[in-house]
Amino acid sequence: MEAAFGFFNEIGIIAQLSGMALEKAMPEGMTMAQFSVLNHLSRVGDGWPPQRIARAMQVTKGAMTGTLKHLESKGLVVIVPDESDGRAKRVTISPEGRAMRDTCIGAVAPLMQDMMQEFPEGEIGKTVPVLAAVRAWLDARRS
Amino acid sequence: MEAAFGFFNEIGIIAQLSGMALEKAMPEGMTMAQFSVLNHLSRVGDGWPPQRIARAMQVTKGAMTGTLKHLESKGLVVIVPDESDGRAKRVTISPEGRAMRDTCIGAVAPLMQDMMQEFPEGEIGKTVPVLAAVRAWLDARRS
DNA sequence: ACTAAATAGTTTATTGCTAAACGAATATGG
DNA sequence: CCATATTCGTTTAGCAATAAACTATTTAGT
Repeated sequence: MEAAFGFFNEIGIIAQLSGMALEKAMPEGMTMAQFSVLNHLSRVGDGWPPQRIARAMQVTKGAMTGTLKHLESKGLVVIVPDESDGRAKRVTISPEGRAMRDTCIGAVAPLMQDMMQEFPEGEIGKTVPVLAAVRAWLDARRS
Repeated sequence: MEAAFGFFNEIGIIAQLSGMALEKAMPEGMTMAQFSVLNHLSRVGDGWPPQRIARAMQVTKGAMTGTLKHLESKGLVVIVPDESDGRAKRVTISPEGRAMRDTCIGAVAPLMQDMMQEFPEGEIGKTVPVLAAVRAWLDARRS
């Protein structure tokens, strides 16, 4: 039980520090929340409703409303009403959004490489499956 | 580099989910930020100035001002001016604060035990040193 | 077909975080 | 000694997150 305390403590601090380090590397005004949405739309494909993006990112729809507003005001995504469902909308990544996503990935790469140099591939890689399992457990427990 | 991406992604989500799960278990209104301060004062000893607590928690002094305000308004800490330094203050945990800290630990224990049952001691325990090393590296890099 | 329940998106209130600017008090250096 | 620099705490502005309340629309169940 002592291990679990230490585990969550380290996790919390790393999340905070890494988020700040990554945001500092990205273009002015870009945040992790915004980058995550752009990255998701770019990789998985777009035309998704906000609610579905929110579920994929594990945040509430209210939080997604705010993040999408920022992205839309910068012209990085386009949001249109869903023709077949009057309640829903559809989010599309714009060419500028795609370019911004690529810029962010390039900006963040040096940090990732520094870390990989400091911690041999195995060290970090071995923790990822455990982290994924804990994440899945917490997520399942949430309901 | 792919591993680093997955690593930070899992870390961010676990921090979010675990923070919420723990806060939900604790008494109404208590947050991780507030509990962390109570726990720190209780374990390390009190009479600390806000700035020193902020550094220990890895947050800015501005953030600590807010958290201490909440704790003070609930009577969980007492804040007095430092006699020997007109700029500084001193934070003391109250008996109610100590009781609240104990209550929180008790409230959170079942979650920790559930997790320890799900993931045999080794699984979690082995990741902690790696996480601590990453945290230390990020912290050093921050300056 | 029509009521009732579920779903989508927005808004508000509360908390937390950073960064930056500010005022007050203490250290430092000439 | 006194000007300058540093430190401490607060405040403000900006972003993010939850939870809960609200509107509008769609779906289900009689």
